Amino acid sequence: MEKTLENLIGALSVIAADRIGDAIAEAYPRRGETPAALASIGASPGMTVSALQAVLRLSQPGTVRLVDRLIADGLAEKRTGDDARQSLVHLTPKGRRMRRRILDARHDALAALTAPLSPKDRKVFEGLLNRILVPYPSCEMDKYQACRICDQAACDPCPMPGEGVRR
Amino acid sequence: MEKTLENLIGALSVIAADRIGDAIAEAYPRRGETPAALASIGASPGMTVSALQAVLRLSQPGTVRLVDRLIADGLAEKRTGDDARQSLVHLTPKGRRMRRRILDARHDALAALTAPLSPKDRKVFEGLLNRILVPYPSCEMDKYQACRICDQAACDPCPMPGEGVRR
DNA sequence: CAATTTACATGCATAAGGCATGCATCTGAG
DNA sequence: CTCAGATGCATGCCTTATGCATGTAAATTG
Repeated sequence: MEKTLENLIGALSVIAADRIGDAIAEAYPRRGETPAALASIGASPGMTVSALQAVLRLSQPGTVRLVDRLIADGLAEKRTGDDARQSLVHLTPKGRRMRRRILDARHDALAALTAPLSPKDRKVFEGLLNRILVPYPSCEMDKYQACRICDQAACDPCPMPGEGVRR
Repeated sequence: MEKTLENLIGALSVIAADRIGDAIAEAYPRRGETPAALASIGASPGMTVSALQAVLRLSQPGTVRLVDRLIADGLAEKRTGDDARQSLVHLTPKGRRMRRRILDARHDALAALTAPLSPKDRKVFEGLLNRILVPYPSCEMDKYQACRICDQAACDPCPMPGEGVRR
């Protein structure tokens, strides 16, 4: 089997990561999984720290510190629910605005890459990506991890529909 | 314009980055741009620290420290050339072996993603990626940055052929 | 050959994250 | 109902990978 396709996908991923990272950095200076956390919390308000941990693929203490940073930035808050052990993480209004800026920046960066494609190209491309993404998840969490920084409202239909993130 | 395609590409990039990162971590424990540095130095033996800096998108001191790490790991060495200011970075035999392991791990991770595609799908997909990648570079350095962790020998033909990294 | 530029190195600081551990709360067997 | 284990989160401490400011040596240029 030729390796060309794999290399091309790898190169595109590098470009996408660079461009998305640059674009997000103009809206929000934190790196790593922090922007993805904003996107995921906004998509699943009230998710627990441990749910966030699984989505972001971080350690549990790393996730606690990440939420601390969001709170310090005025973007999130923790509430308590029925189970007094849990911290339910919600975005503040400022956090929701920042999430929107991050998702828009990400979208703009990706749209710049797809600009050369015709409408027909786009349809074909979507079909190929669905062929990869639909069989990809080997568990529910794979879906949330893959979509942790997606603008879920804009993905129609989602090839990896979840059942709602566990609390 | 629909946003679906952009979201799908973004999700694929997240998946690719996660899987490639996991696969590389099994071969080499360092994170960040260090694996890409091994790939790039191996592709352009004798490149200078400043050339490496531009390819990896790091600060100049960050690049010096990265090369220090490679040397400490026994994977690279610095030589001097005509210009006594420059450090020409080469891989050691151990470094070449590690580079091969990293590139193979990356390829295997990506091949797992493309497994659902038929040979015809692959050809169509390559064509679409070429439509994105060929017009992408706005300068020579864009090409080297995009391909900084490519297995260049396996990409045939390369949509972003470079003129050889500047020394 | 002096001034400037280029290339690299070094001191210091920080952000992000991991491991080990601690504490509070919940749950289930009896 | 009670207590042992499980669960969820927090904290102390450490490491890695970076960046900024600055220093030094070599090359280039007027």
